[in-house]
This record gives sequence, C-alpha cells and structure tokens, in this order.
Amino acid sequence: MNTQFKRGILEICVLALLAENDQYGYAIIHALSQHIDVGENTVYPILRRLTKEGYTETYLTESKAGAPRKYYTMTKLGFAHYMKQRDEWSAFLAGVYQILNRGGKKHEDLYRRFKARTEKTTTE
Amino acid sequence: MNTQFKRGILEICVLALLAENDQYGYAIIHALSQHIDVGENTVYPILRRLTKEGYTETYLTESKAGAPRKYYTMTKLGFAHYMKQRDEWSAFLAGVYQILNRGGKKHEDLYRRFKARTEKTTTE
DNA sequence: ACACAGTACTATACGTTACACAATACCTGA
DNA sequence: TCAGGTATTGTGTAACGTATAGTACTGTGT
Repeated sequence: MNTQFKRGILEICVLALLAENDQYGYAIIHALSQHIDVGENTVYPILRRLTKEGYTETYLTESKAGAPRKYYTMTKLGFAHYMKQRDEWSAFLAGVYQILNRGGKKHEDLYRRFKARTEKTTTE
Repeated sequence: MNTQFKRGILEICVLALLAENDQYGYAIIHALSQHIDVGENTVYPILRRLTKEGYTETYLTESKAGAPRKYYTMTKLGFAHYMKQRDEWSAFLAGVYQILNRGGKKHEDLYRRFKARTEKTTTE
C-alpha cells in the first residue's frame, strides 16, 4: 500500500474517532487498522501532535489488563479543526475525481483506449 | 489546502492524463490546476521521476509560441503502474470512507453529537 | 532594438509526515 | 519466570510537495 496516500488523512481519521468518543491510543490504532493499514509508530506521533497543537487533551486511567491508558479527548478547537480538515479533504477528493474519471472509468475502458492509442504509433 | 493530501495522488493524476494522450509538462500543469491547486514546481519533478522509473518516455517538439516542448508518453510499464496505483487508491479511499462516515456524516449531525457529549461532562 | 509577457523546463533546499527500529513498563496465565 | 498481550515513548530516515531561483526561447508593443 502506498504510504504516501495516508499523509494528512490519518490525522482526520483519528479526529473522526475522537469526535465520537474519548479514546486511548491503543484502541484508536485497533479501530483504524480494521480499515486501513496503520501501526502504532504512526498513530502515537499523530496523537502527540494533536495534543501539542491544542486539538486534544489527555487524562490517564488505570487498566486491569496492562499499562495505564492515556485517553484523548477532543477540544472545541480540535472539533473546529476536524470540520475544516473534512471540508478540505472532500474538496480535494472532488478535484481528483474530476481528473481520474474523465472518459472511461473502468479498467477495461482505460486499457482499450491505451492499447488502441499505442498500437497505431508503432510502440513496442 | 492541506498539501499533504496530494502526496502520491498527484502522480496518479498525471498518469491519468498521460493514459489519455501524450502531453507536455506545461499542458499537464494547466489541466491539473483546473481541478486541484498545483504548480510547476510540483509537477515537473513528478514527470522527471516517472521518466526515471520507466513509466514515461519523452520526445521534444518545437513550439511556435515559446521554448521547445517536452512531450511525455506513457510506457506499458507506466500503464500497468497506473492501474495498480488506481486500485490502491480506491482501496484506501474505501477504508477512509468507512472511518469518516460512521454514524452522522453531515456537519450538523457531527456538531450535535459533539456538543451533546461535551456539555454533559462540564467541558468549558 | 529592447523590454516584457507568456511559454517551457531545470536545480537546490526545506518542512511535514509516515514509519522502521528500539526501548520501557504493566499485567496475566502457563 | 517467561511468554504474550496491553500501552506508550523516542530516534532516525525517506519520500514528496513546494518555495525560491534561474535558464531559455518566442512574439508583441514601443
């Protein structure tokens, strides 16, 4: 999986979970990794950054099954940031959609077109 | 606009245009910039990278209105790469969609939920 | 003839972010 | 006590968008 795709979007995904409920890092990682390929080395830094920037705050709770958990809770600033990021993301997606889906969208269409074009110009 | 969003996707967008027809850099930049915010400093490096990796090849043509144009043409390898990237992108998007669109999707819904949650726990 | 705008491309340096690698620490069950 | 699941932190690296700057060619207005 192209790791570049995740840049910027992972943060939004984390914010999306925190907009629902307070969560601790490990749980967030599990939730995210059910849908996208992501590990602890990636998510924890995001959580630290969000906190550093005032988008989230933390509190510790003890756990019966392991080390204490650091819960992250979204601030109002964080929610506003989340809304803004969502907007930018969907605007960006709309633009990309326009570019990727001109003419034939399906692979067969694309392949037929490409093949037709390359064959008449002695490519090989 | 979050510049991070573009990582990896810009390359796909360029490939999408080249899958249709041979194009020169300046034209590609114009086509892309109608839909997403992107400049020459970003696109030319991508074109060079694509060529370096064998996904595109180039040929020069003279132009009546300016410097000679370097046309980029997609190789078979490039087309295969394009198809693969498209697949990965849509798989990634599907995952992100699952995460971002659980429960209420619209801003009003999200806001109502967030507000309700924060108000009952003496935030402020 | 010269400045200038538009066209077209190249090169260097930097910042952000995902992530590999590594370490720490707590608890439970065999 | 040792493995394994839980839970977090820190360091270093690589990719890629992009700001900045520069080269070079053509046609037009003055």
